[in-house]
Formats: sequence, C-alpha cells, structure tokens
Amino acid sequence: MDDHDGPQDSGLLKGNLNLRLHSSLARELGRRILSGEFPPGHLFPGEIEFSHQLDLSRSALREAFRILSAKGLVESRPKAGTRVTDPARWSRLDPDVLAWQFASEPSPAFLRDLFELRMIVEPAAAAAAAARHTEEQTRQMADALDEMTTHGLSTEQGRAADQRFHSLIIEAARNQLLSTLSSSIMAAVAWTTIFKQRRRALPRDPMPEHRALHTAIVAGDAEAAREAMVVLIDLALADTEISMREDEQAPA
Amino acid sequence: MDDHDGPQDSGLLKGNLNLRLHSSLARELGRRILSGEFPPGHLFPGEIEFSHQLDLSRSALREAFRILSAKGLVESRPKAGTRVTDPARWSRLDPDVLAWQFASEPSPAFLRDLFELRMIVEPAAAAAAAARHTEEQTRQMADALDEMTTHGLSTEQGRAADQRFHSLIIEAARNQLLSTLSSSIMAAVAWTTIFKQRRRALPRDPMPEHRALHTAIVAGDAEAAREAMVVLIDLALADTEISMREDEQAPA
DNA sequence: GAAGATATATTGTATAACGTATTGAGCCGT
DNA sequence: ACGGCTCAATACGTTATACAATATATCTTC
Repeated sequence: MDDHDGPQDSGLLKGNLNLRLHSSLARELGRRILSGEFPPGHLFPGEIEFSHQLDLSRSALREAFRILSAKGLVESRPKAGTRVTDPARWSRLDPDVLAWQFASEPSPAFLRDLFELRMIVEPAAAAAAAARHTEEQTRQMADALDEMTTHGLSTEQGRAADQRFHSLIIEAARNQLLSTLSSSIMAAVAWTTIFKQRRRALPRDPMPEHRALHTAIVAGDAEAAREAMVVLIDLALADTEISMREDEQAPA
Repeated sequence: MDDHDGPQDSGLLKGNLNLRLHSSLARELGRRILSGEFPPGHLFPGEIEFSHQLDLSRSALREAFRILSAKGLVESRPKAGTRVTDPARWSRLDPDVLAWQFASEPSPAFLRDLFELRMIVEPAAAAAAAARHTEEQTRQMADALDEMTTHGLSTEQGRAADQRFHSLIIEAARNQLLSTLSSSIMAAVAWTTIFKQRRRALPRDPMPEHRALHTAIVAGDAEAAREAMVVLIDLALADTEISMREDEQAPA
C-alpha cells in the first residue's frame, strides 16, 4: 500500500478553493462520501493519524468532522472512531450536501427523485402563492419576467432573474418550512441547469409558460397556478431527459 | 453590564444532558437563536471572551459554532466575529433544528406551516407508495397496524408502531429525497404529539382510517391512498387545533 | 463457559501560541 | 472638505501538546 514515512495527502488533497481549511476538507470528504468512495460503515483512521496523513492539524480535522456530523454523514464515538453513517440519516436536502452531490455528476436516479419532489412541492407552492401573494410581490415577479425576456436564459443575468422569479413565488406562499425546502430544491435545480447547458443551449424558450404562471398567480387562481407550474416542470424535465440521452450517446 | 471578574455562565449554562460538550452547547445556543433570544444579526462575543464566560475551552466553543454554521444558523468571518444569520438561510427542516424549535413551545404559525407541508408531501408519498410498494413492505405495514391496535396510541409501543407504519410508507415511495424530507417531518410531528398528549388522551381512535390507507396501498390505488392520507392528516390537524384551543383557555 | 474487572485505544476537552485576513481609523493628497 | 490610500489592531483560523473520559476488547476468575 502506501509508504507511510511522511506527511502525504494519500489522494485526499483538499481542493482549496478560497475556503477555510475545515470547510474545504468537509467539502472534500463529503463529496467522497456521497460519491460512494467512502461507503456507509466506512471507518476513518484515528484523528491523530488521519490529520498527519492529510498534513493538517487535528483541530481542523475535528471541525470538518463536526460539520459532516451536523449533516448526518458521519458519526463519532469515543474508542469506536468516526465512521460513515447509514444513508437514511443523511440530510440530502441540505444545500451543502446537494452541492457535494453535484460535485460529481449526479446519477439518473437522483435526478428522477429530484424532479418527482419538484412536481410535488412546487405546484403546491404556486397554488399557495396565488392565494396569499401581495401586489408588491406580483409586481416584482413581473419585473423578473421582463428581465428574463430581455436577457434570455442563456445569460447569467437571465438565469438570475429566473431564480428570482421562483424565489418570489416561494416567498409569496408564506410558509417558512416550504421556503427552506424550496430554496434547497432550487439550488439543486441550478446545478442541473449547469449540467444541462454544458453542451448546447436550451431547446426552446419557456417564457410563455412563465407568463401563464404569473397571470394565474395575479388572478389568485390557485388551480391554474398549480397546473401552470406542472407544465413548467414538465418542460424542464423534458430538457433534462434530452440532455441525459445525449450524455449516453456521447459520453465524455 | 456584567461584572467580568471571573468565569460565569451569564445565564448560558449548558443544559448538559448526557451529551458531549460541543453538542449540548450547540443545542443550547441553537435553542436560543430559534426562540428569538439571539435575534438575526446578533453578534456573539469574541471566542476567547465567550469561552471564558461559558467556562469552557475555545475548542469546544468553536466546534459548537461549526455545528450551528453547518445548519446555517450562524456565520463566522475573520475580524467581523460570529453572528446570527438571516432566518431565510436556516435549515429549518434539519432534525436538530426542529428539535431545538420544539425545546421551546412552538408557535401556532409554525404548526400551521408544518401541517400545510404535511398536506403537500405525505399524500403524494402515499400515492407513490401505492404504485411502487413490495409485498414485503405491505406485510410489515399490516404488522405495524396490528401492533397499533393491540397497544393503542396512548402507549409508547403503540406510537412506535405508528411511526413504523408511516416510515414504511415513505420507504415504499422509493425516493431518497422524499425519505429525507418525510423523516424530518415525522420527527416534528412526533414532537407535536408530545405537546398534544400533555393534557389528555387522544379524542378518538384513528385506526379505521389507518386501515383504509393500508388497503388502498395494497390495492395499488394511488388516488385512494392519497385521499386516505389527507383524511389522516385532517384528523391529526383537528386534534392539534383542539389541543391548542385548550392551551389558550388554560395557559400554563 | 459466563460474568465481571481491567487494560487500552480513541475521541473529547483544555490551553497556549502564532498566522492571517478583514476592518476601520488615520493620514495624505487633491 | 472630501476621497482614496496606508497601516495597524482585532478577531477568527490554524497548529501543537497534554490530559481526561469513555467505550471496546481482553483477560481473569468463579
């Protein structure tokens, strides 16, 4: 195996991208846990030995473990050591965990689960927004849609306006738990968009459907808003499926 | 202000209940953040001074801050210090955060949000379970229902069987993101149950509705399963509302 | 062979020192 | 008087070391 005669990364070089040491280490370990490189039940080396392998202090390692533990990915017990927990206990909807998931290319099964959850949550949020929105919120939604139209979804600015539009819908639903959930989902969707647009531009312009959703919310028509959101997600799903089929045909 | 002539808890004695020091400290700070005692934007004392006030080491304090930071409750920056973040960034669906929320009595608004979320997620999960369940899963559901009938919901064993029944439904839905979300929701529901049963027993036996849900799932009837779950949640909501009205009439 | 005491390895906690980045005040120039 | 720049103080970030607590494993004893 490894010759253990000095500090070595042993393949675990922390991808230090302007982050704090414990954060980037947590990110790297989290990524490897989610990718399956460290499977559930995997036992890490002792803190002292592991910190020497990674060439950092035990404190930094412990703080990284605390972060991962807070997200349910690992569990530390005296004498027993620190090991990867059962996936059922992972906080898969945590923003960081989602980001780590997308650090490696996500599996088709994960994307299926993600779109199924979107189809459950977002139409309901749209319906609630139709019932509870304020005039100020619908006005800002209109502004966001205008900006989307102006810049298009192929630009960074256009995508930001898209995100703002959906954020406003969530906010208008007036449910803090729903907001937390939706912001996590939207973060994940943003990641899929990055993957989706890797090779080509969007196949078609989804602006008419966005306008329809906005109209339904302004009118206070909960059912129409629900259905309009279903249509939007169906469009996104179709795009993603096309993109994935292209991945199969032309991998790497 | 405080006279700062020695180690003092300054009101922040860590409720040390068989937990590690950093965990119980994170719990205590998290509870106070969620209760509003430390409002968004609140700046904590410097780590050295704060650790002296709390009469513990800086390491333990920092690890507690890392836990809270991982759940989005606080943010640390060099020179600027550690402060409570904006509530929009809190991981309100995190199991620990939910538990901290219920450490103080939850607000009616929170319960409203919780039941609204249940009404969105759980019927959809029941429908998915009807479509995707295995025979083994429905058999175990039947076992759980039998145990509920035997022991009743007033016993610890009966409530455990109830939880197992709902867990099996989630598992049968075969969606990892949905599982994560549902387990968080169920944890929150378990807390409300504790509050609910503080004063009196359940008003009536929900077993027939549980059986109806089980029958629908076994039959693979997604729509019937969805509707049966809606009925179950409506029952729970009615119970909780009754309990809360009693709280208003006889506070404390 | 089972049950209890002991040994030991590993995490948990404490302390101290130094590095580093950010902030904000002060200075200088325009 | 105002704006931009320099610089130092401050708080987090990181490292190192020592010791305490604890759970597991081993060994002993009945």
